[in-house]
Amino acid sequence: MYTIREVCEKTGLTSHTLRYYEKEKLLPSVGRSAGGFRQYTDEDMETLAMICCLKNTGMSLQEIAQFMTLAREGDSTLEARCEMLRKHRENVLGRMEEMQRYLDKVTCKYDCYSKRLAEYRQKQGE
Amino acid sequence: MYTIREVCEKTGLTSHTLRYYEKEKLLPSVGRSAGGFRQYTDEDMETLAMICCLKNTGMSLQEIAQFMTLAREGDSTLEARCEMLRKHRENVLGRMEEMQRYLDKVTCKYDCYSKRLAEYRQKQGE
DNA sequence: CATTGACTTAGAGTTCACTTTAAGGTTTAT
DNA sequence: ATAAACCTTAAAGTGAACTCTAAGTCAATG
Repeated sequence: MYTIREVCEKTGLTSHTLRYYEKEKLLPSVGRSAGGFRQYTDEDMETLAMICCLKNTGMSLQEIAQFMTLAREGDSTLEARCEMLRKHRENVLGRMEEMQRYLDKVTCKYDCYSKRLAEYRQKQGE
Repeated sequence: MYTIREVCEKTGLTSHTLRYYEKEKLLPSVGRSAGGFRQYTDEDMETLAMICCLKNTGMSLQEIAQFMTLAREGDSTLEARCEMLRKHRENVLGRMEEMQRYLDKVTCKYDCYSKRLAEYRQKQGE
């Protein structure tokens, strides 16, 4: 069991964000202590790791919430979730390829600017 | 010379977005026809290509505006712009590496789900 | 020469993903 | 036992990047 503070430290998310994710159904309702404080289980931590992974690869919180809602419905939703992951993976791959192409352009621009800068310095020195 | 419509078609941006970019100083003030309609030059098109390249690699519009403002000030800002590009390129490289690591996780999750799904189907078939 | 459709402006509204605020209750250390 | 630190909620606010609206002007076509 972890307090919200410990979860913040482990995940890098703020407590506000954790509560927000719970409100948005990314996480199931987290258990509480006698005093009403959240107590995160290891299972909650795994769910959070999955959330971070999906979020960091560009899935919207809305879609993550959808995925997690399906996950809570059990094995009958395995196919739907599998399909979501497959599509998401395709998207990520596509974006990475696009990114690579844009990176090449940025590199090219940078080289071009470096040359112009060298020439400019030469001229200044004359 | 291109009308705003032609520029939309070439860039995939909407006319609203093009005007918004101009207001935000990403583009210099675009020339006008007798009737007050925007007329984009080839130079404007090149600037737009650069903007899209920087935007699609994750530079904020604010930073792009900064870059473009420097560009309009002439060669004395070459060094500053060169440095911006260098840093930006580093950022993009870093993000791509991070993305690759997350992609591996997504792939792993997908494989795991595929297996679970196969098992589930087997069980259903029994 | 009238209508249709594209263009103009300023400014308000939207979406996403938080982030902050206000007002109060709980835990822990001294 | 009391202060400091941390937790709770609901709701409002923020920043980025658009996106839409209203009211009007311009251009092309039958």
